[in-house]
Amino acid sequence: MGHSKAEKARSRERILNVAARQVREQGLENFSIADLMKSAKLTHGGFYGHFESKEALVSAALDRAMDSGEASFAAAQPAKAPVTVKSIVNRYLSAAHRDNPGEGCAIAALAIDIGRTSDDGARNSMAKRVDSSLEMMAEAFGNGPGASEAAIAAWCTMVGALALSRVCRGTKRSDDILKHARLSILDLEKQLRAGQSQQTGN
Amino acid sequence: MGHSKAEKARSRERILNVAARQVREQGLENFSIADLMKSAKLTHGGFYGHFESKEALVSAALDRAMDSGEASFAAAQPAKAPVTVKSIVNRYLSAAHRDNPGEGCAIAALAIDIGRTSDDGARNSMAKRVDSSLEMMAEAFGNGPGASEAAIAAWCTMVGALALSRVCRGTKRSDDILKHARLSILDLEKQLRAGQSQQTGN
DNA sequence: TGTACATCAGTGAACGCGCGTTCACTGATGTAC
DNA sequence: TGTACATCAGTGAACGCGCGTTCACTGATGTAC
Repeated sequence: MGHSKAEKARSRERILNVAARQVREQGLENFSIADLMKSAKLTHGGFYGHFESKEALVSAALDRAMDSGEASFAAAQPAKAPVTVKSIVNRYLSAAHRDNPGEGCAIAALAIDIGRTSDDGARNSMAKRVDSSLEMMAEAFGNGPGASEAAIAAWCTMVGALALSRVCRGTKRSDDILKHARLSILDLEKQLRAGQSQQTGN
Repeated sequence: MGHSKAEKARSRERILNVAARQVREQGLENFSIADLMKSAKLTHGGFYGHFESKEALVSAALDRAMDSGEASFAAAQPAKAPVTVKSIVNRYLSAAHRDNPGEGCAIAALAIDIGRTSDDGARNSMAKRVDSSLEMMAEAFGNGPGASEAAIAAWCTMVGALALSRVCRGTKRSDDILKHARLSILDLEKQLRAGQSQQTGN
């Protein structure tokens, strides 16, 4: 087997990526080092050459999961198309996202876990992502008056819809939840833009 | 110490109630039998006189948590006042609810955990509660055309808002999330009723 | 170019702790007479 | 009413397993000469 520094870095990446998937699929701590390392094609003893402790890994995996979720969300956006509210809700509130939490949004996958943790670092870390997600959403809403408030409502709806549709997975209700959450957010946008053009006299 | 049957039943209730609080505060399995029993003023060995296994307890505790959450939600509603959308969002999206998950809605506290469990029983159990919650919400929306769709959107917003406000707890953003989720749902109701009266010509 | 050596990523046995579970025992309650 | 006995909720020591963590060792890489 190879033992160069570059290969060590690649091993670390494998471990992190597997862990980022695990935490989204199973929750923050519900996996064992042995299983994790096996999934990364290594044995459990090697773990401590890469991370100081399971706790340290979980922390790093959470960040990686949030990066990864944003990346795969961005990747699903067609190259040149503008980022609209519609394009966001269609990707976020899709059956594919519901059915693949391991590659999806880490906030949707872990918000409740993070909400109850006493680990301030982890919570602040996700809180920052919530902030930046809200900014992105407000931008999609046009950044005009009421856009940031609409962004908050829309983002709450999206996170709740994904959580509830996963609870109901396999039922018609699950699809209904995604559908009506989508429609509701599009409606919200329509109301917002109608209110704005009324205000400015357009 | 007393050893009558009535006292055994009371012990069981204490264990269940403590567990129902624990699961909402710490997650479905993140507590030990020893701690649980200590909180219920008993020693760990006695546990198996009441429940067959930790798994069986967790299942019962989930049901109890859902009952308890609904009960304390109902208790916060003034006796004779009508259950309106406004009264619902004010209670559900309150700082008190955000800050006391142990006594609050079990769906808001555990939706993501349940969404990823492979325990079909638990998932179906919560899915049923989602259904009945949606019915209650649709009723508050007047049960007219569009009410059940609005109920879905509102319920997603509420669950997401509580989750995100807990992630941001301690920050201004946390209060903002609750506030704008409330306003958004009230707006949704306004739009719904406006649409309905337009349709019926009132 | 070939040989000897140092480095170090990864291995896998072993350790120790926490925790779910079991079980022999205790002592209070309530019943029989 | 008082005494002897059966019942059984609860106790706490002990067991065993899983899992996080440690560590002596392996063997491949890359460097020195």
